[in-house]
Amino acid sequence: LIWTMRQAGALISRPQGSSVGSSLLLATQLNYLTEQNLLVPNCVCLLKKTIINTLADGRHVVIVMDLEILQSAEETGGKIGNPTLYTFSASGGRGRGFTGKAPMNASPMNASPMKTSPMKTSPMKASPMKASPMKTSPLKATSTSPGSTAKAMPIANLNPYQSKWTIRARVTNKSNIRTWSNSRGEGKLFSFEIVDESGEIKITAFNNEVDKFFSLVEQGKVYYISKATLKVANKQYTTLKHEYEMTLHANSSIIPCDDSQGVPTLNCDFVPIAELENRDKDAIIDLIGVCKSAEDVSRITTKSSREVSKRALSLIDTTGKVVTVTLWGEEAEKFDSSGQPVVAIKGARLSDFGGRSLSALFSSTVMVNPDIPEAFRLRAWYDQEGYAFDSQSLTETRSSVSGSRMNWKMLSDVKSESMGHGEKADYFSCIATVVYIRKENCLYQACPSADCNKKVIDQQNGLYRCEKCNRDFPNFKYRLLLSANLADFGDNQWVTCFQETAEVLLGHSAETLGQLRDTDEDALDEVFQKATFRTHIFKNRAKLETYNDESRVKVTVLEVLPVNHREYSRRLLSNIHKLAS
DNA sequence: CCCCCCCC
Repeated sequence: LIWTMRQAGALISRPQGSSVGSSLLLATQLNYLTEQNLLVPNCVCLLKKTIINTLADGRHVVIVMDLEILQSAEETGGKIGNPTLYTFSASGGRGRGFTGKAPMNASPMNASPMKTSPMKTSPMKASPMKASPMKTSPLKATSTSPGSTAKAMPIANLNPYQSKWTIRARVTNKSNIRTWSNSRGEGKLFSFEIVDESGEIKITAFNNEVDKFFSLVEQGKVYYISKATLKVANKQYTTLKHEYEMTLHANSSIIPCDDSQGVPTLNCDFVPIAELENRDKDAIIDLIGVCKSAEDVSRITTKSSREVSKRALSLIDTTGKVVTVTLWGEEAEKFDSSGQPVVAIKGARLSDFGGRSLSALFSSTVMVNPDIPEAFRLRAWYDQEGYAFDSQSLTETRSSVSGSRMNWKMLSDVKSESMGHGEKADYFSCIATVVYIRKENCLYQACPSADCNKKVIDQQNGLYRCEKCNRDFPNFKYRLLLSANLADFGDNQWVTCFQETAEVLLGHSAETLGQLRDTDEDALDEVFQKATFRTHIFKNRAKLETYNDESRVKVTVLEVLPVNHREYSRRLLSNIHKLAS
């Protein structure tokens, strides 16, 4: 689609005759695009890889994955006529169809050869996506009517009992050249997998055929292949479902095919991440997710004392679950996680490490930002709401277990969910404002020995007695024990802050505050004043405690953190999304 | 005719 920018940063006008619903479309990534100086009012853009999502209220959101400025604002001179709909063929498989700059002459609105009249879905005249005529079709000779092509044999139908066939298929996974040496001899080989609409099959080339075909066969390209040997596939070594596999021989033919129309890029059967919990260990899985984060690449030594690079990625999908996927070797080294790309991996092996995790195999295909609808959908989902998900990982590592997974609550939840009433304490985080801090008894004189924080008894003779240590000390240390009242919009809660959290809350060390209390009561008051009506993130523990036959939930603050407003806003937006859906 | 698929 070509859209005319009327008002960058806010709206894209809807072209007449567009089959898309309402009259105005919001482009959610518009702010991003304007930041990048990609869009200015009155420019004409070709929006590529767009996804149109329908909102609950009937409006539509256009997610723009890529775009090309056809006419700058200077070029149009701000004289934009009625927006016009251009159509492109949506075919082309992995097509990079929109690469060429669309020809635009003096007037962008009526001079393009790609233009079709609005309301008509007439065939395009000179679409850049138009299939190029086949140059070297080995099938043509067998075709009955001139200009048409005979049907290629579907991969799924290949078997060792038929030898006259030609397939048209895309290379999905090409190995490096490997050598071997064993009792039966030595040699070199490479293998690749191919796919068509019907299925997939593995092809191996040895020795002479390596020299002949290795550089010709390129990942992602489409070829006519004929005259190869079929043999029963050893299921132990292949993740493909085909009963047979192919070996190239001296007469085998591989001819590049310019027309990739209708040849799928990859036969992926993506498993939702949440679903991995129900799959068996060692299952071969196709997975797609947004790379939320990635480890740095590292070198490890295998049991067979081989050195190999590895890198673990955290992928999330719309199920809101995260799983760790490990890449190896070159794949690990060259992986770039910047921009949180969509990563699709075909044929990864499910492991039970850390619960559930995945490992790439030699036979796996890793695709970064693949040109497939699932990837666009995920991108849209992640950019709109997924990024803010309080996601949960299926892969439990030490860092994720001990790590601070936030259990966000509102203060009213403490009561309504009877937090702290269970066997174990309940841990939760909240964003709350300090509305009151009790100054009385906020400090006490504690035993000065390193690990004892017991309150000491002032002997009134210059000595302080610690009952726990059973010793008299000439000194003591001040410690804080604060009672504070926190509030959010719905409720409030008394909490206890010990030393470390109290120091963060008050902004001074216990020692300083102790000195102040003894010398400058007004200054201490001011510290309390300043700490009041401050908003923080509080990480807390709730536990039922019984004192004097009276049970009540005691909330202890474990950590006080500054509010990250960006993150907080995202979470609120995500909550709104959840409530609205 | 290969067949390595790893580490925590």
